[in-house]
Amino acid sequence: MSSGVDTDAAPVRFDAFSAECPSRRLLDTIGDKWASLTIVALGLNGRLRFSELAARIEGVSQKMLTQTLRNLERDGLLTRTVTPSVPVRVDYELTPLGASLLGPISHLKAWAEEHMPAVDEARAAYDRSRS
Amino acid sequence: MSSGVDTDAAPVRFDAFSAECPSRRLLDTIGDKWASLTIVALGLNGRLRFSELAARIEGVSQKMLTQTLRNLERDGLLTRTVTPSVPVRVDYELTPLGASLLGPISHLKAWAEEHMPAVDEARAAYDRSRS
DNA sequence: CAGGATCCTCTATGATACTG
DNA sequence: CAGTATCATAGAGGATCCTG
Repeated sequence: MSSGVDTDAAPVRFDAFSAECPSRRLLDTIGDKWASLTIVALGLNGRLRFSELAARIEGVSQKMLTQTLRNLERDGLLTRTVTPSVPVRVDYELTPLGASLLGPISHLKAWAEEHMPAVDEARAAYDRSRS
Repeated sequence: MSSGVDTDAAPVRFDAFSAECPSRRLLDTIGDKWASLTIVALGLNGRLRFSELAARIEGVSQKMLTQTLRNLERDGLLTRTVTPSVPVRVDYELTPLGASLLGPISHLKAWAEEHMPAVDEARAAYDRSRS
């Protein structure tokens, strides 16, 4: 907020603590409950219709799916293609930019699969300790 | 939940779409507004007191910081050390498990620094297009 | 200093109903 | 089918006051 110097110069005084920081904003995006799932779904399938996405991402409401898709489209992470057939048909597909996110996401996935059991143990131990 | 087969065998029917999926739960953790900042702060400084964390993570309320720290402690990502001096002193430090998260996070950071400008452009273009 | 307890206010999100 | 619009609500999160 104070300055626009966000380049990445400061080594210790990390400015990720500002909401302007790109890292922060990325977390705001993929940290979203449905966004990452949508990206992964499209990453696995290549191209899906609205209803197909709704079916795969179980639990998502139509409103949230629409909103999530709009946001991702706005961010240039996916494209929305409307086919004006009788019942309208809309397809969603990752852009190269969106697909490039699959890398970092897979790192998270790898960490999760490797370490979440430890987290679960820690959590159980913690809860146990305070009865 | 059904099985532990999450390895990455299933190509289409990914079970990350269940809230039980470790990937989902990890995102719930680090996607949290303050958790990732806290982890990064401790990653950079090694060990910080409550007040030091509060100072670095600008904008965080005392309530949220406390809550975030408790959650991370419960998950085994950091340790809380109380020194019963006159005014109590409490230090927080990443556990090896918590420190191992710095890797995946740095990948996100790298992606963000490299691609967020493109996202900003896309966003601007999108907003421009719909006046 | 650290943090517990409260109160209060938005915001995110779900449910529902309607439409091109 | 793929949304948009509206209503309602739980809960996140901030502000404030209090204490070991």
